[in-house]
Amino acid sequence: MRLLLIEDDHKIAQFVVNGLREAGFAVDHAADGEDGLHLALTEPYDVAVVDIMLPKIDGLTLIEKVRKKDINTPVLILSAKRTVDERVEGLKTGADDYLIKPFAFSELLARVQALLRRASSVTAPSELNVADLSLNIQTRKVTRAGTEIDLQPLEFSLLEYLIRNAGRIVSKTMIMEHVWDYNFNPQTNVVESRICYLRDKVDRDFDKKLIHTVRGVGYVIKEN
Amino acid sequence: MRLLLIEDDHKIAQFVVNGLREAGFAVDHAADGEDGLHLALTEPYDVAVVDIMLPKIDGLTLIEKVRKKDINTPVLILSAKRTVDERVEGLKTGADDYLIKPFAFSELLARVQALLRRASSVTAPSELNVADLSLNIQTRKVTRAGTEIDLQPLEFSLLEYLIRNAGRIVSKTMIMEHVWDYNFNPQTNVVESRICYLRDKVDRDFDKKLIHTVRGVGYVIKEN
DNA sequence: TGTAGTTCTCAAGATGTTTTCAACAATATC
DNA sequence: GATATTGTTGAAAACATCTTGAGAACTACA
Repeated sequence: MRLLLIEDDHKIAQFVVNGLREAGFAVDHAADGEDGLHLALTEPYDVAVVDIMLPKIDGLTLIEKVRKKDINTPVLILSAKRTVDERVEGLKTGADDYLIKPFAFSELLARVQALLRRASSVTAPSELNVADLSLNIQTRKVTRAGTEIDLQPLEFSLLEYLIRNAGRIVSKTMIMEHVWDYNFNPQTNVVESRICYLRDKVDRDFDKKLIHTVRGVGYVIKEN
Repeated sequence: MRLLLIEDDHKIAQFVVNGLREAGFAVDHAADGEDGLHLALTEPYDVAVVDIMLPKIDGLTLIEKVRKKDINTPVLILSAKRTVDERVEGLKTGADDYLIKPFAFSELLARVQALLRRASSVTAPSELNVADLSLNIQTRKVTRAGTEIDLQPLEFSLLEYLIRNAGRIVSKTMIMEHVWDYNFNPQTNVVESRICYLRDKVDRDFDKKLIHTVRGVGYVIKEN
């Protein structure tokens, strides 16, 4: 499997290249957008991992240019920013998944493998479902029992994380890490608070509640 | 699963303790090398997470001392430095894995779980049984003769401890120590009280009682 | 750079759940 | 039957989570 990594931070690049090689990938590495674009256009890759903040050509522009040439290599975006908008922007531009720094290498590997699996099967499922609730990653539309639900960006991320782990309990620490991108624990109740707003929109008007609290641990989304 | 964290940075410690507890570990925390060493030598842990830079006794020395006493608890080292030397040094000294700060919590969790998996060559069963009573550690579901039983957190811990020692008599002091994490004897009847509630849910509606009192000593769970 | 509008965080009180406590009852043992 | 130990229970305390308004931070647009 050939993989292209475009990342300017030397340390991160080395760490990722090493890990991916150990995992059996043939990895090419470019340290700026220009080199990266060149490689992406001339070499055939099975998957690409692209940082957004890059010298010369930024990641999003790069992806746009690649897609314009009808190259559909799955792209995983790396981003240092906590803004949810950037993720959205990335997906709109043609990326297939995103990961926020700092990330666990195991997470990166898992996502890369997921992209490959997805690419090999014909259709990319951009819709996630639990019961009558459905969430479309591309269009960012969320519906429950057919009616559209309007979510804030953070609420969308939170719901997405819950649904990706539907049936599994996700701890508040994990939520913090994945949705807020914090790697420390703020002494505040942001998670509870946002869960509350999310429930308002997702569960309030429905008999069957989907978001369940697991005391002392976190939350689950599931049908019953 | 009992885990020992030795880390002096208060924020990191709190964050890690929190996350690990949510993930189901019984976590003890020491803020310096002296306390940490004492705990490591006197309590039985399934895994330890040790910072290298520590007040009083540094992490590497600590690990060395622990290994000299023939304690083979798997150890994951935390370090702020990126030097390869330190890593090598750590692994030579007897550590089993290495993680550099800042780290993502999920990475820490993944590594701790990997160490545990590696250590217990036989995979730990997530379901414990006594007669027709079964307890699933992962999902925290308890059933008796097929019907689900809803337990409070403490009741769950208590039952888990009893079942792990099924057939053996466990004293009230032992229960206090393992379920309540007290290492002194409070002049109250918390144990009796909670056993009572537990019996209510586990034994009341069934002919065959599983929880038996051993006068003057403690309790056993067994089939007859 | 300013402004309006939106979204997010924070904190404090309300609500709900779990645990402890303690008084009394029941039971085993000698 | 006396005594010590354990069982039972309601009430209080401790704790976790929910809810919400106020204000901070951010965004878009001029």
